Amino acid sequence: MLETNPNPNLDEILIRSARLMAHRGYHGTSMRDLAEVTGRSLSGLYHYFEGKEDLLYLINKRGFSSLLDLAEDLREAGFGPTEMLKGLINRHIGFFVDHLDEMRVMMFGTLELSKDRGREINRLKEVYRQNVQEIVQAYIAEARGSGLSEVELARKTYLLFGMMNWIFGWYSSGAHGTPEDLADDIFRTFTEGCAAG
Amino acid sequence: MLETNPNPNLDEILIRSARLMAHRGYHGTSMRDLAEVTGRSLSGLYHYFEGKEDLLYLINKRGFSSLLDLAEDLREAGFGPTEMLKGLINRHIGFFVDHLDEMRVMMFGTLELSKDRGREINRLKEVYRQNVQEIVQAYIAEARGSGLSEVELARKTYLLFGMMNWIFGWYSSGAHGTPEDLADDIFRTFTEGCAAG
DNA sequence: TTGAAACCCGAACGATCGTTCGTTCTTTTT
DNA sequence: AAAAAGAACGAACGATCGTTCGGGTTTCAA
Repeated sequence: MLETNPNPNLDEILIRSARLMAHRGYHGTSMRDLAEVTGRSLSGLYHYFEGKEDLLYLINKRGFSSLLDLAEDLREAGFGPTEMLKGLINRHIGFFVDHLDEMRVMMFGTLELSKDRGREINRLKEVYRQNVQEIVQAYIAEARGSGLSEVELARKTYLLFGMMNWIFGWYSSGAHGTPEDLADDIFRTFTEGCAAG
Repeated sequence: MLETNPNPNLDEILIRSARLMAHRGYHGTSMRDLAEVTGRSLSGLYHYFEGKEDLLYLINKRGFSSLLDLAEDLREAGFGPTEMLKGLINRHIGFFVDHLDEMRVMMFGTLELSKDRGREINRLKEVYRQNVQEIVQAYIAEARGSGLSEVELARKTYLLFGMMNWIFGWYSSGAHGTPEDLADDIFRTFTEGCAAG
């Protein structure tokens, strides 16, 4: 987070709201539901944001900003391509597992946001994606000696995102190993294929 | 499809409804919206299903049944593990691209369905997943000579699903190659890693 | 030509939606 | 102690929701 935490109450409201929205969707979750689950009255909620859309915006912005910070911290560490890719997958999966509900909300899409806010969130997403893409590019360039075309590189990056983000639908740490196991599996599968090891 | 097409009108209603629901979500799409987009009156819609939830159920059931048919047809073809895996990815991606909107609706989850219907759809999903898992297992067994543990195998299968299903969020045939290119890329990445070729 | 079935409609129902209003209680600042 | 700001509330607003009802067409086999 860039700014110092301005309001611990708002933090908890966002987390509890995301938990509900993750399972019922944005339109499927009413302000009355959110009031109940946050232990406040319906009208009392409006002290913290201007409206329901505001809440979705805040969840998205905080989530993607955190992911972006994680990625930029990592790049400053100055690892080599392999360690960089491995570290990125680890951090992405770690954050994902720690914030499963917010992540779920973030993948439902930003289509319910206003035009301006939708654009702002999409910009964050795109910056993060480019960060990851450059790490993938560096890894591939080292591993095979030559780079990939723009189209192929973008596609490979999206495939990596697919493996990482799809876990929202199936992963439970009890049945599918620790987050570290999972991150390692994704790294090995992405770099060497499913029969590696 | 198992039964012969019973109603071409219903087919078109489902397709148009899925197109709308794919972009606004289930709760975000009203019966009035659906009436307008299908060129019918609000009450006229109820001639084709008992209620809104019915519509979501039908979209899910038809979609997963078709996918399942595709997989079972393939298995009857009696290919070897490699051709089987390649064929499965190709069919899955092909169907996905041809029915992008319905697929989007199907991934929003079955949580808005009644308990019984949710279970029925989840059963279809699980059967399909097991079909794919057995194909993955056969491929890995051949490629590395030994099998994988249950946990590892399930994880690998989910990673493959991740690469295939995540395309709902980014793929456009104009910017990212043909569906065949995409399917081939997924096959190669899953079997040999991102630096293959 | 009659009758049943399939198809379609306008109008309205009660319920719930997001939001606003005026007010009260509590905490912080002066 | 007085004033200002923060936090919370019940009650109500107009709008929209999914669904139902009673009645219309159209289609086509008997």
